Amino acid sequence: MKTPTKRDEILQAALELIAEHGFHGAPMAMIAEKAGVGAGTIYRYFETKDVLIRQLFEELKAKIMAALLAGHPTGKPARERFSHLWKVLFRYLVANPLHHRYMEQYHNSPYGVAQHRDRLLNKPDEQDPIRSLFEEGIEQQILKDLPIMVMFSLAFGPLFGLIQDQLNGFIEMDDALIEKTVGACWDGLKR
Amino acid sequence: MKTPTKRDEILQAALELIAEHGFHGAPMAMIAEKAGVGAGTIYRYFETKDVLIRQLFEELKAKIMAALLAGHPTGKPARERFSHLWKVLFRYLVANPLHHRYMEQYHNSPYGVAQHRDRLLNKPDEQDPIRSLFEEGIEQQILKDLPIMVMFSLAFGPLFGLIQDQLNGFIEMDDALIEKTVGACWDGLKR
Amino acid sequence: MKTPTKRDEILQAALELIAEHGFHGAPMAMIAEKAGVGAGTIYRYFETKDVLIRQLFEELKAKIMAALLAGHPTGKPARERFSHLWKVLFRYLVANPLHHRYMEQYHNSPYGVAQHRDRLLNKPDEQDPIRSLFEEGIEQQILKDLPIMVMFSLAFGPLFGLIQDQLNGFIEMDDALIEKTVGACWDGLKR
Amino acid sequence: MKTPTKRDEILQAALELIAEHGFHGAPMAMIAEKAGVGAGTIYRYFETKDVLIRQLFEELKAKIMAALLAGHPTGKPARERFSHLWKVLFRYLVANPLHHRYMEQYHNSPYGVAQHRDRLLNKPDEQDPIRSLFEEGIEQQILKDLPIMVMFSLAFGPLFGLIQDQLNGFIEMDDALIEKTVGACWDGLKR
DNA sequence: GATGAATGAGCGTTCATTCAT
DNA sequence: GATGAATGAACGCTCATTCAT
Repeated sequence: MKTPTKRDEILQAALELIAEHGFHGAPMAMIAEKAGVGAGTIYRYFETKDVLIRQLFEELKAKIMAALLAGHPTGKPARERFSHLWKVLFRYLVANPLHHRYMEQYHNSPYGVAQHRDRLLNKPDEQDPIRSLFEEGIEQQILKDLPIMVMFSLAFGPLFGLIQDQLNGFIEMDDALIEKTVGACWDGLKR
Repeated sequence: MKTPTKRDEILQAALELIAEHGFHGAPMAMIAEKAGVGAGTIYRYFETKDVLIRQLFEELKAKIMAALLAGHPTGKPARERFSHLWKVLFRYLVANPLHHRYMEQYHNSPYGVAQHRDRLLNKPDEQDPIRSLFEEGIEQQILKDLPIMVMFSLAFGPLFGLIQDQLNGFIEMDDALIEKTVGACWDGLKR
Repeated sequence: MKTPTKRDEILQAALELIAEHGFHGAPMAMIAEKAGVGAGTIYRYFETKDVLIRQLFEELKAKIMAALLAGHPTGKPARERFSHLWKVLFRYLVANPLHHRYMEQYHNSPYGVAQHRDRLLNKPDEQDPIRSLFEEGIEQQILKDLPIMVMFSLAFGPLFGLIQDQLNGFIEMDDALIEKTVGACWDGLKR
Repeated sequence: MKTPTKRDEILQAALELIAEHGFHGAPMAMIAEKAGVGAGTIYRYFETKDVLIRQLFEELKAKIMAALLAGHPTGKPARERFSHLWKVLFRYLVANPLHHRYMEQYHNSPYGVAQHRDRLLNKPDEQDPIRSLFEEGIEQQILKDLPIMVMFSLAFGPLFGLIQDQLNGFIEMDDALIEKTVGACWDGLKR
């Protein structure tokens, strides 16, 4: 455990304020204050507010990807890998509600115009366990033969909606319910 | 066809500008100009910009609900009703991309903090064909026995993601693909 | 005598502050206050501070040109026309010291990089009594055969230096001394 | 040739940046970087930016004075001494355009409010070849009997304008033209 | 009712200066 | 002595809102 750098403090402050109040509800001066630095200091680490917002997005994306890859049961059956991925992502976002809210705001704003939820899980230049899972499953005729994009939405579209509901207190997904829901998503995908 | 009132022109101008440029990319003066009215005139119809944004949301929500109810095959089997609802909603949002983008921005912003996508389809004080469909289906043991919220997400979560992809040009959902996708969503719901 | 418009008040306030304190010693807020308007009001009349500075320059230039042309003894001998022009310009700048200081600051700044003192007196697309005077005098072999640019500097270079001195209180040019000085400049020009 | 000290490097960097971009286009951090020193280091040599700007002015003034005095044909006729001074100054400024641009910016800014071009050539507490030339010439009735200030402007006012024109590429003063121009200035001075 | 000129608080950003290392 | 990260006051500019016409 290293002590957080000034850059980290700024990113954390920005995350908290933007997740809660939106991009224009988080003035640079407020971010600076929350981070415990001078207003000008932010600009030593981030050229503009836009750059700060974009880099924060990249950091969060990387953390989520890392969570997805950690402990991935490579080599196990498709059904098991799917279940693992789905649950890891669900639990990550429930455990990190600010990350979720930030990502959602980012995607639905001019910043994220060219980037999309699915993109997040679909960088072809990286090892992507989700894409491989789908491609493999389709080839082996375990899964329905639908475009990858449709597969993504069938698999993870329900997840994002349920995260919202859980974070907003409309539902409490316990392990049993999560398990059932993963099963239902899989039913949508499989032949 | 009635000629649009000044209020309508303002709402339409706000819709176009906000859907494209976001809330803070649409100054009141710009909305006024696009609507062909004076800047001060907006305040005769909407107390503040916040109120305008909120009322526009309500109007769009009402229009979508109206579309969902129009031509609904009451009395037909659950599977058929589901398919109808899903396709009507999909086609409505593809045909009205500004509505979709506005709703998404609204939901993922401080404005929409207390309102949610599922809420949109879940006002218990209205006749709600979706809720009845799910409740009925569960009772008749056609559908999985899951909380209504989970059912909603399983059913319509994939839809919103696919709308984004379609609007962003990443996929072209033709009638056949839509049909298959509805089928896959149904597979996720049914026992 | 019409009452000055808001635009005029802003230009006048800018002239006074910039002439005395320089471009960066005259914040927009200070100009606004001196002009008796709100800070934002300036931007209804001038897109940016740069535009304000440039338009003020153009206004002053036009006023000086107008003064030069008013009462010009067209048709009179070259010597007499020269004397008239020189004295009118001298007196105008002494009477309007802010104009002088503003013009000098403008010329010696990135704003005026492409514009020059001589340019001021040398717009070939306007009727230019100075240029005609020189061209005519050279042709008639009254004046030395030197490039027009050199003629300008010989004729008016001394003037600007003397204006500075007078405004700074280092010298008091009375009518007799002005007359002698014009004569000396003419001696420099003539064959 | 001694290696330049840190102080010299700072002054040189300031000269280049300010001459090209103006006082407010040359932040201390940029000057430091160009000089190859730390931002704080400048403050070991110059108390504030203002002091740096003023001391740079003094250094340049001293260099110009030195150039004027070097090789001065003391004892030769007034006409020859004048010609020498004029040409030395002209060539110095053409050869050192940054010096010229810096001096001009300085004079026409709040910094130079109390200092003036003529002052540059008129420090009574130094040996001043120009002042002596004029005083002597007037006494010997070679030159017009005008105040020294007027003599200065008649003699050197044209020079500064022509330097600008030359540096801006509007004129190319070759030796012959320089000679003629010196002659014209002399014609303005002499009886 | 309708207008749009006017407002000024508040924003993102810069930069002269300081000071711990 | 030298550094450069950190500071925060001050800048140019925007825009939701008001109000005299």
